[in-house]
Amino acid sequence: MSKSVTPQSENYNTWYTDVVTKADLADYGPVKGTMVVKPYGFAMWDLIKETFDKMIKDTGHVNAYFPLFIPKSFLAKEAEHVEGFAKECAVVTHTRLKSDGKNGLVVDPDSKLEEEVIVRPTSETLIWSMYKKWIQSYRDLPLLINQWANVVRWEMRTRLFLRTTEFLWQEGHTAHAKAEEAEEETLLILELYRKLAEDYLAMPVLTGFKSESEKFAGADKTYCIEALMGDRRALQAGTSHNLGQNFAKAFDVTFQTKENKEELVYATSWGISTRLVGGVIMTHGDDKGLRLPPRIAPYQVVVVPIFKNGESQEILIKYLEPILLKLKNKGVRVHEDWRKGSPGFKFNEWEMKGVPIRLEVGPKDIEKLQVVIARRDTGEKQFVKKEDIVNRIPELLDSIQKTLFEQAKEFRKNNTHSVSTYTQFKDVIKNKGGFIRCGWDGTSETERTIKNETKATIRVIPFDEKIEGLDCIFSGKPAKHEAIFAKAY
RNA sequence: CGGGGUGUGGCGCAGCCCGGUUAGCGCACCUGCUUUGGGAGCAGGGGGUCGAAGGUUCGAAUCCUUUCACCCCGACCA
Repeated sequence: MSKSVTPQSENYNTWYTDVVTKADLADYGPVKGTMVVKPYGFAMWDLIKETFDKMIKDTGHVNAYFPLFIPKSFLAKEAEHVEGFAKECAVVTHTRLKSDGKNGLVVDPDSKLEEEVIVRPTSETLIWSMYKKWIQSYRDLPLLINQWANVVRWEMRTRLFLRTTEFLWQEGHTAHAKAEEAEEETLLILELYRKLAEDYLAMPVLTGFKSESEKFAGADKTYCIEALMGDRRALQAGTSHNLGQNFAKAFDVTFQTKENKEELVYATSWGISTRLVGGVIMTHGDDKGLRLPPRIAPYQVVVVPIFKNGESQEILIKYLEPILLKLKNKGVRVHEDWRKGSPGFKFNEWEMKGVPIRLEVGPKDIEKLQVVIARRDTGEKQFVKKEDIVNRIPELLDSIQKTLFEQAKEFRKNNTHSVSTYTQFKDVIKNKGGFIRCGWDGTSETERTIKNETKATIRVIPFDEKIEGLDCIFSGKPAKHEAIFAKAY
């Protein structure tokens, strides 16, 4: 591992890539735009996954698995949906290869598929084709299914975690008897997303809904959580869609009511992806590397022992053993770094990997019956008496979790601007970045023009919008909404 | 798909213009000894045939032709 990362101030994008690769989170796959999630990065995803999986199970959802391949014809059944995804679908046209007679392989033309198959970019169509078979009566509703899966969207420009050709996510697909129930579900999930982001990833998010042009292809309404990254660009961190009856119509999914009437089902779908890992990196990272919120840190505490020879190592092991055992029994994720090598090197490496707490223990500490504890969030070091460690660590972890969240909130506050003229708007976008809160007349023409002229898009229309007396930043007409604009990932 | 760029041990690069010993350097890696409280030192060692194909030449990483791949910038996107 080389010594350091490019400073954020020098080149934020390079900083990001440096951190991802040097902290051992991920590597590039051989096919353009693909990503190998390495064990350390996957451990983060695993913790996010476990957390959210518990949340949805506690609210009555169950997991299932649907196939990777979807008949091409399915995609076309919902008009808006096909529009949104057709351009980025990987298509399977043949089923085998054959030798080219030299030493290569060619697609065997005899194996051409009757109906071509697409690799799922999202599973609505496949799932609704199945729901048609599974739903007959109101007794079958609601149907609350989630799947953890990979999906493929053939993007032109990719970045590790933020946008890769294949990515991991969860997609929930629910079916309801009533429109209100679907809306309730959509909002319930959005709240879980907010909780996950803020309470676990320490990533403050705005909640609200998308404009027409930004919403999911095939949805009536898209709700989202939107975060602000360290370079003052916005990141869509999770979306929850009320699909209305669009997919029920497309796949003819009806049910019989209590009154024995036939009605179309109401649907929702919602997803978060490995993109969240990128969000954590860009919310908390600094020039020393990652800073991980304890709740999703693969290692919450790393122990760096300082010793000279085999004998002093033995003494250290004996000194540490009871302490670490108690910590582990308390559920703290502890990693001991007994590798050969200088302590300085290890300090830097674990800082790069963002471990919240580092425990340094050497001969001097044994003598004084203490350890040195260093916090990754503030860099502060303190001496802690041996007998206090077991209680002190969990407190510190809580404190770090909180500090990271507070710092991120403060950053967002300092980078959220209210503007009242389009001139100011352009100035902020060009020179400052961040979120802009302002009036919008609700037309897609205004939205499009602003996007073309400034690259800023409406990230979210926040639930707490206040429109009294507000005029549209662009047209000057009375505002229909207060919108949050920003340049986005 | 349009514009720009790069391909030389695992990574980062030099060499190319002006062909000529055995293709070189830093980092990483391996072995040994000494080290270890903020990125250790010394010694020894392994690994590349220069993106690919063809051509020019006595001789090609270097010149020519073709081709492939990747990166950056733009249009699209979670």
